Amino acid sequence: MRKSAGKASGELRNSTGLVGRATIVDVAQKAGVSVATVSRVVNGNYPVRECTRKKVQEAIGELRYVPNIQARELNTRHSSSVGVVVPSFYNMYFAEIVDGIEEMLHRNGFSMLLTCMQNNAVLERECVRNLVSRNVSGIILASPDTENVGAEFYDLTSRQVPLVFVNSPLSISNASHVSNDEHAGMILALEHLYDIGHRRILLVCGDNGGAYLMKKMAYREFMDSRGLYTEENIINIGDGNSIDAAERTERLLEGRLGDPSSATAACCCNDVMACGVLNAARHAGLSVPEQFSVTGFDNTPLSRYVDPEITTVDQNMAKLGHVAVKLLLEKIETGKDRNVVLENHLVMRKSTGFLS
Amino acid sequence: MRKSAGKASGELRNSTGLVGRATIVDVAQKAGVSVATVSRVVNGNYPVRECTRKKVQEAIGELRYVPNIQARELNTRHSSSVGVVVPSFYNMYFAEIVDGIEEMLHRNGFSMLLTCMQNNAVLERECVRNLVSRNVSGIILASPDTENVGAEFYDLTSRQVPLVFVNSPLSISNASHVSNDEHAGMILALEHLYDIGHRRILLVCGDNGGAYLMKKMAYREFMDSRGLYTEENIINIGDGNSIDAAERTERLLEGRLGDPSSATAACCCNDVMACGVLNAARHAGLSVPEQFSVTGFDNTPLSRYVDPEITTVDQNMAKLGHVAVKLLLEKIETGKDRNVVLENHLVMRKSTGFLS
DNA sequence: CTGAAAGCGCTAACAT
DNA sequence: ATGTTAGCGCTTTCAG
Repeated sequence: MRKSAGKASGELRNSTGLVGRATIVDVAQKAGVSVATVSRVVNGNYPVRECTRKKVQEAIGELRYVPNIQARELNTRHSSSVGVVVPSFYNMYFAEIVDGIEEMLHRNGFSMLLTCMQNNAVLERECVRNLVSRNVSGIILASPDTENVGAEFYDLTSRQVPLVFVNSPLSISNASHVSNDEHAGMILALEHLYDIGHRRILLVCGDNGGAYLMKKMAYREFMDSRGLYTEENIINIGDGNSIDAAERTERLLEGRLGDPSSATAACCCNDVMACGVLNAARHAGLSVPEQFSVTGFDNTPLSRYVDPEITTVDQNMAKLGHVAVKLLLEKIETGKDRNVVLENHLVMRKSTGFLS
Repeated sequence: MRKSAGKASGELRNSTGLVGRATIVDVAQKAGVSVATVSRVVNGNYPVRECTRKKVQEAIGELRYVPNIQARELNTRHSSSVGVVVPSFYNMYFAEIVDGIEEMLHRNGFSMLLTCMQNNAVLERECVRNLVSRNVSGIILASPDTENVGAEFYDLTSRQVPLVFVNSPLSISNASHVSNDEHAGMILALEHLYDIGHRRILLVCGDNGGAYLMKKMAYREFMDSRGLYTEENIINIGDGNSIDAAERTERLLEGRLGDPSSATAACCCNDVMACGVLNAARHAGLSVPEQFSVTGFDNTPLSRYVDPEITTVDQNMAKLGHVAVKLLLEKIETGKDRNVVLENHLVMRKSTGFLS
């Protein structure tokens, strides 16, 4: 006698009050056909006579049968889930990338296993191993830890499972990469400020992650070539993604704003910092953009919420997510990897203007 | 001959350049033991002689063996992944809940399958079915669609898989629930405004979701009992979670601010709206909080980024996520469901003050 | 302490 | 068009 006899009529399982899930065997029995036939109507990949199909579908309905994807994938050695690893959901920047990834995955019939490494290199490795263990067909990593990227960890992992890096500071062999050209984006912002007359321009940046380095380089390059570079115009606010980044920015700018010899503009490495600058300017009695200009970076919603709306560099996070998925699917199918660099655009808003 | 002979030395698979993952059989062969023994050292659940263990562990290391959790769980009929369904990641509110959920799941050895229903009831049902199909051991749903909650869908689903609802407008039989007492939170904000002298208080709300209804009721109740209620003081800005909610708020408040007979404060249903009010006030030449007070709701980072920082009602999203997971684990283990209502707290900041 | 073998739910030959 | 059956990789009795 089968263990699941009478299941449809409400047999309970394991004392948790749940009805045991019907299996393909239950459906086959109820419909009076073989499991193979049930499989065929579920997957629609082989011909089945109309009246048989009907019987099976009825049984499926009555039993509320849902195929067990784990079993299917164990059998076919396919996997329709992919792993995604992000440093934090706390930052809108990553939230939007994840949004883009999920949308594209869903559109392609994949599910997303999402883990958060909390800016912790050890945890990051654990996350990746766990995902491999769960048999994902690939992994997307957003802003991975420099330490891991530098070590052999990802070089080894990339031989086991398709990997796509989003905004990785370094390039990994045998993996695909997508990133924004943050160097060019920075130049865009600086050129804009320069064009509208600013010469003494602060750089507000953080100290974690490879992106800040790249932006700092762009700044130095741009300013140097115009004989405008001074190291003291670089303001490092520490962790640029934490909740109090805006406040720290504001505090660090106190006393640097307003007197005639000081800067007339600030170029920020993200929108939160730009917010902090906005607040500092207001407290210093400077009106933006008439007396002081500010640019942000990322084009998160925040840049539109505040007043004045912030001129910022759009990183198009949704697209970043979409491309990451596309590259992953490519790699899963063909094994080939590819590097894509997305262009940044300057989004002109109200926080920048000619000096009056 | 086994298909995987020589795998460790670099045999390639399926033309994608990946090394085939070693299985338990490979490890057993390499170590010269049975698969049962390998299983035992991997799981550490049965005694194994020290020297055997060592041999096995060496083989595991050399082969970079990672156990296949799908196979394990198929066998044990357990599952260490849970599904999470949210309306959108775009809203910091949900991002923080997800953050809390993921952290707690991780701490308990679970993985998170995250899907986004994009404010679409049909998609929501599809997501849930997909998760069941993937054999999750439970599902957490944040702010589910009222339509589905009202219909029999979740009543049926709750018999198949443990369900926990976060901020559900309705209660589902056989499922756990956790939510904030948004009614009480609203009263907190209103009392604060009232206490510091405000009588003509606007309510700024949206029109989607059950939470707005509850807040509207609280507002009506509070104002009515003091003879202060007028319907025209309720401002509905439409979709309160979309990217332009702040702008729409600002536009709708134009002309309603500044003249002596108009309101002196606005009580908003989320922080984004409060932001919009802040901007409207500034453009109307009103200084906050000296001439006009504003309260937000949620206590998202946004409320701290802007100037003045917004007095708001803390919804403690991280805790909401933690409790959701706790309730789910409880339900998985015992089958019992429970309803938890979290208290809200007023976070006093700079956007509210006595009328001067 | 270790091995052999059954079977989780499913798919895909291979028969019929 | 449909049924039979051999596994996918793993855990877990049951024997030794």
